[in-house]
Amino acid sequence: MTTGTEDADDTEAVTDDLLVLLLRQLTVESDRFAEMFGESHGLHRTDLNALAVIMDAARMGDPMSPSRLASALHLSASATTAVLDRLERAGHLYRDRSSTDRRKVELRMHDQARRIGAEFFQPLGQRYAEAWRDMGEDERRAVARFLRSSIAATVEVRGRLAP
Amino acid sequence: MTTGTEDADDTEAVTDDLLVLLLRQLTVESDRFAEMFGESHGLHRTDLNALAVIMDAARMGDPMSPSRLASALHLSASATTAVLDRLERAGHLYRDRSSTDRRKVELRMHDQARRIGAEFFQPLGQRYAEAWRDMGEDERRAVARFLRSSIAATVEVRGRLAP
DNA sequence: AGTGAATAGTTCGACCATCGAAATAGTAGG
DNA sequence: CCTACTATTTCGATGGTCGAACTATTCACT
Repeated sequence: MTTGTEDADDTEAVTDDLLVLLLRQLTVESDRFAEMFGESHGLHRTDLNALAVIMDAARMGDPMSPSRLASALHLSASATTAVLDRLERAGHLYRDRSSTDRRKVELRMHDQARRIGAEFFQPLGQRYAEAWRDMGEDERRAVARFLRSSIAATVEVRGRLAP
Repeated sequence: MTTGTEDADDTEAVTDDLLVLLLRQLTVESDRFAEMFGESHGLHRTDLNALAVIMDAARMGDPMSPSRLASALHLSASATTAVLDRLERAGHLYRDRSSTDRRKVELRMHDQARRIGAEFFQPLGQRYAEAWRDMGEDERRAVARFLRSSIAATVEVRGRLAP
């Protein structure tokens, strides 16, 4: 695939347009990667996202509830129930009624799902580490600054979209 | 939102883990941005992706065909027909049978869709330009190198998944 | 205590995006 | 021209998602 904007010539100026293009390519590729990974494990995009959110929450100590998951995934309550049904039926997690508020359900993962998560991230993480191995400390700082400002910009423009 | 890994302190070491985290946050945010944008225009994710692919092809001079669009979107032929039906019914594009091979259909965009595309990218692009304004030339090169190697890494790991 | 309002989650019926298979139309080779 | 092939569409079925109605639980107020 040719972009018409290449020539990775190190002496060429790096325009904003080029950065936008690269950013878009990266999101497209990582999107496609997630899609293929899910496909090979019988998981839909939504299920993968749900697992990621639940795993992140678990890592921080407080277990997810269906309603928080719903708003994190921009999904209706009923759709969230369906997602959790699928994941529970597949043995990736189980529901646990909260002991303090028995309306609430706490979502806990099975080790199996944790293993899938590791299987997902490890190869990519290792390959990333390899790709970034020869970056100097100042370069890494520049990249981190770039990523942070881009995230903030995206969040801000999205915020303007909401009523 | 707190990640547990921050302190944007410029003297802190930028680990691979931090870069992975930032990368994931960025893809999540841009994903969400696209979702909200599409929602506000009555377009599904697939429709937005299709418009982007068709617009890119048009910019390079050769109009998309349904089958090439299908493989670009990882979609079946029939699903692609449905997408195009939606987009045509909404007035974003029209079908044009090729004059040289009358089996083929060429997809052309209406100005309306081009305007939507501009409306999509301009605010984000401007905000990005603003966010990156104070980056030096060497920093930009580092970032471009980082993005390119990350894209390549993603493509490669995905490739291993395929067989 | 006890009634009413609010919150958490699930079930139900409908919709629509996607799929695979078959149908239609056109092209190319022998 | 007849067969094989390509490009696209149509059709029936599957399944993810939604909104509305329902159950269970908690909170506020008297």
